[in-house]
Amino acid sequence: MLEDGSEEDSCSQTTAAASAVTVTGTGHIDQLIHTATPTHDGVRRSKESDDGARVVAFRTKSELDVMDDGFKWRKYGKKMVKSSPNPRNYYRCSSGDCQVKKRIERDIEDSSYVITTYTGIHNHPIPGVGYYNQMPLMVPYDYDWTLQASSQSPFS
DNA sequence: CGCCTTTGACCAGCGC
DNA sequence: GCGCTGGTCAAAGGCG
Repeated sequence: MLEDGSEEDSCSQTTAAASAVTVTGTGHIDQLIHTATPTHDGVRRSKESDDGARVVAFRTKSELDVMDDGFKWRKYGKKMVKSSPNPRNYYRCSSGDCQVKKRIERDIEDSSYVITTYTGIHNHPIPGVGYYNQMPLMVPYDYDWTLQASSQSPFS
C-alpha cells in the first residue's frame, strides 16, 4: 500500500515510476512522492475502478487541509489510521461520472505538509479552470508526469 | 431545494 | 481461522 509517511519507495507494489518534483511558487507542490500505474500484479481491491487507475501522491506545504485544484470534491470518509496520528480524509470527484478519488492527510513529520494522493484520471474538463487557489491542478486525462518532472514544471 | 460534511458501521484484504 | 487495518457506504444535519 502506499505508505504516505515515508517518501522513500517503501511501496514496491507496482511498476512505480518515482520522481521528485519541486515547484517553487505560492505553496505549490513541493515534492512528487510517488506515481504508479497499477497494472495487475495481483488482485487488489475488489471494488470498482482499479484497473488502469493512476495513483499519484505528492506532498504540499499548506496550512489548508484541502486544496482547491479546480475540481469539485466531495468528502465521503474520514479515518484515523494507525500509520499516522493525523486523520486521513477521503474525497471523490463530484463532477458527473468522474470516479477520481483523493486521499488527504497531514505529514507525520511536518504537520505543515499535506500528503495528497490522487487515484484515477479525470474524464472531464476542469470545472473551475482559471482560478486555481492553492495548488495547480492534477492534470486530467493522460499526463506524463515523469516526463515533466525531468524537464519542466507542468504547473503554471 | 440541492449539495456537501460528518460520523459510525460495515466489508474486504492481509498478516500472523 | 482470527484479528487488525484501511476504505467505502449510507443516513442525518447543516449551509448556501
